[in-house]
Amino acid sequence: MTTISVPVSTLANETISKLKRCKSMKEFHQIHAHMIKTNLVNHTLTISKLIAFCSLSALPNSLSYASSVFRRIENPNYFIFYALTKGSCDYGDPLDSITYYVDMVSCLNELDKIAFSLPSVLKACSKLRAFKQGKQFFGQILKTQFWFDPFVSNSVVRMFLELGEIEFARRVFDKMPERDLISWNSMITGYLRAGEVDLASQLFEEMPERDLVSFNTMIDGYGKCGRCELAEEVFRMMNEKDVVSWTSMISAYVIDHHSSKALDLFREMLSLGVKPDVPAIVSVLAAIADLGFVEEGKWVHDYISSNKINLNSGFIASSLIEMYSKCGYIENAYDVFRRVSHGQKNGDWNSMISGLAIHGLGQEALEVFLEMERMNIKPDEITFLGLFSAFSHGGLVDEGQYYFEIMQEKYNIAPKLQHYGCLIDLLARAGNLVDALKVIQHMPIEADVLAWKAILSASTKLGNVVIGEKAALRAIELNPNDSSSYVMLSNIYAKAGKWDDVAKVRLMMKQRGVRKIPGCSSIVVDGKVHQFLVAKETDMGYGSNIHSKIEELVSRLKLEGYEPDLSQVLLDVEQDGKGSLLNLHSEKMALAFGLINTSNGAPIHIVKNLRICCDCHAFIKLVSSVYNRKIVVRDQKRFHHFQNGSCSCRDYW
DNA sequence: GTAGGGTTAG
Repeated sequence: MTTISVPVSTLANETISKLKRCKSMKEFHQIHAHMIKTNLVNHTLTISKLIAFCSLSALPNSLSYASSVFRRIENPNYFIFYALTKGSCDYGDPLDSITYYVDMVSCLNELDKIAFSLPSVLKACSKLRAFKQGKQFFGQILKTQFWFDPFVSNSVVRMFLELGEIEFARRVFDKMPERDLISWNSMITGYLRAGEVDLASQLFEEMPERDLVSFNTMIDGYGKCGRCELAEEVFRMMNEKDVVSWTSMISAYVIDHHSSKALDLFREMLSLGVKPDVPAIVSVLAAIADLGFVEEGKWVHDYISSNKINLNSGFIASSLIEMYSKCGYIENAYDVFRRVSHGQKNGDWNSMISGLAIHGLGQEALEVFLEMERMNIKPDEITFLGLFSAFSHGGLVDEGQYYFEIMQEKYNIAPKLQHYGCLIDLLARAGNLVDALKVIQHMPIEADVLAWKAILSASTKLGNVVIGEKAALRAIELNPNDSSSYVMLSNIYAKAGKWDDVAKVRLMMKQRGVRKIPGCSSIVVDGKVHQFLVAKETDMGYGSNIHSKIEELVSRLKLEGYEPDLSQVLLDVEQDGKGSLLNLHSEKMALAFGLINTSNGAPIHIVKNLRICCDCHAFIKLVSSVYNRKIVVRDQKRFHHFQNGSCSCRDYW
């Protein structure tokens, strides 16, 4: 086959513009067939465009199709090589990318044209984690004029950064003939991703000029390193901000557990007329989900619809599903899910499964997973984390063990620490502490704090002092600053009446300066958020009517058989004192406030930062029947839907 | 052809 040179005909132009609009492989095939029929396959420009658009289309099988067309060409030009090099790097096998490049170098000698492919080749090296190969390319580049091309030298720096070779990258950076904004910004990003906050700040100070990207990089990087206060500092000093600056700051707040600040900032952004785009919406939805403010969530959902933002764009659907689930509105989550579930994004499925999990709907989560299998959507490691969490909260032990096997055998996903954590949690929560401990002994990775805390938490519930003590000491050893391990240990001792040991734990906490995280519950009434801190009812300005309401509830419930569960009190105080401390649990205060300030029969939604305690759980169950209210409580881990005297968790949590 | 923001997780 020879390539003939014909003037660009109308036919060629038409074909090229059709190629530009191509959205499926079927269309590519049709165009190609038409090109064969009209002999356009021998028209250099058109055939190059076919290969280029096909290589860079990201459609399934498009790359192999492009390469089969490529193999029938006698003298491919640099443009075809470029497209295949970039396409293989971005959407295919990065190794192919390097092969195409080497192939090109051996048959072409237009150096300036070859340079265009180098950024992709270097990126391919970082994707392949090929440090040695990368260094070889770097060595070759140094000997040529490529080194003076900023696109190439910047890509070299980026490659070493992505390979985790930060110091090497810095040496290259220092050696570069010329550093532009992109070089500085890349180097700073590299430092921040490696957690090198000081080195990043130093470069940020040193750089000769800064642009918006420089500032935004600092905000995002500081935020991700957990340095929210530094991010705030940079954000406030900017004269000009774009939507990325706002989004980075909002995310920094979310990471730092300051979701209400994140929401406030989003409102401020809107009031200044900055239009939120998809990432901005996704980040604020995470904040709203965390706060459990469904009204704001619905507002954002309306915003998405009225601004014609497609549910399929980015992580929009998955964030909405998560938001509705975490706000307790699982039906709304389902509605969003049903509208996108025909799509192939496993993130949407994962969010739905995890959403069902926190509602204790294990069977339903399994059904979603099975549907996913029927639709041939590949589950990933997060799918299984959600699924195991669903089994764990739903008490589906056999299913959990079965799918733990399936995950490895059928899906080839090697269990990670988190998966083992789930399995341990599943067994322990179901009362099988022995098998849970066996998993810890036999797993190939060292168990972490969370694994031991799962054992500890289950032991607390079961009242197993021996295993609980062992787990607590291990958990404390692994993270001495986590107050919850001490608190659970103390609760085990208290339940067993071992008040001396309770005192020892308290002393240990005091000596190490570990403070118990105060319980905090919030409730939204008439669009206003009301927060209650444990034992601080008067400080919040709610006065004594909350307290008298709780007393009224207690005496009413005692008639129904309510007995305060005094083992839930950390302090060893007089019996009467203990009773009143129980009454000051934040969820009881929020509940009392809700009963006073909402109309008869209206549902009550409460969000708590820690896990709900046994006493409050029993208490709220009774309130739901005596006062005929639907009460929804989201604790640190899951939802409890109380109605007619029982809870959706079936007392299993 | 090179630099900045978003999710699902025991």
